Amino acid sequence: MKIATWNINGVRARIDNLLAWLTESVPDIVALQEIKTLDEGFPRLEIEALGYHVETHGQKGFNGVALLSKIRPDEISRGLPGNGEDEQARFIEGVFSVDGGAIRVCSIYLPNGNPPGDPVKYPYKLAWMDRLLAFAEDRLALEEPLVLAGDYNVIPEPHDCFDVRAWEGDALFLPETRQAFRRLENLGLTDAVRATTDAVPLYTFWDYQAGCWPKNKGIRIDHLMLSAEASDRLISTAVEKHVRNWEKPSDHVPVVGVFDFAA
DNA sequence: ATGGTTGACTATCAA
Repeated sequence: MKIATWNINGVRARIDNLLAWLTESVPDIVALQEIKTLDEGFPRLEIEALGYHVETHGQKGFNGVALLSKIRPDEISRGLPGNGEDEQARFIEGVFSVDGGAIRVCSIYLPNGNPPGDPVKYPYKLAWMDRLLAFAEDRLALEEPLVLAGDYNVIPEPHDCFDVRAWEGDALFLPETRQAFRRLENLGLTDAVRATTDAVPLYTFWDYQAGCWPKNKGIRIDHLMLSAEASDRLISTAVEKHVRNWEKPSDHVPVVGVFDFAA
């Protein structure tokens, strides 16, 4: 079973790329971020035509997440628990039947948090990470396969960015950000890509500006975080870097985990 | 060489 995360940066602008990638890679479950559309604007018919179920949690203009799956989800819930006032669509959770059990997959679009001096944005990011920590703690207690898949907007380690000096004051790399990410790992979540490779550099995002892609000035911020029950079944991972060379690409590329679950 | 794009939406904002 192949489970992927991809920040699509506007699903309507990217539908041709998305259909091409689904056809090529044939993932079983895909967590999308930044769909940048309301649910009713999501191009679901084209995706359903490839045999996927589509569950969205959209928002006008910004944010928005979705789960695409070859198998029908048994349960779906929208929104990260912990703050009923939060209007931003950044989280959707699905439960799927596999091997006679359940696997839980969440699509996460963690707040960017820049600029860190802003009175609202960085505190919102840290508060969101606290809520994610509480959520993860709750779900880990179920002792089930769990995949928290998404754009974390966190550079975990110095070697996960091109130049530490360029990122040291950024909300994606500040010590508090990395500490919060480490707290998540310390609950018992495994970074799937790092569990399967030591390769550096290994990036998942390259800014559109200043020729970052041709110069390979990227960062690794898209992650598959696994419970022990999921990590035990992990076979391999892949960062589908070639997709960044396609016409009209997203600034992120898909990150894929292959598991020995049967659908 | 001091670097500047993209998507959603229509004047900027977010990334």
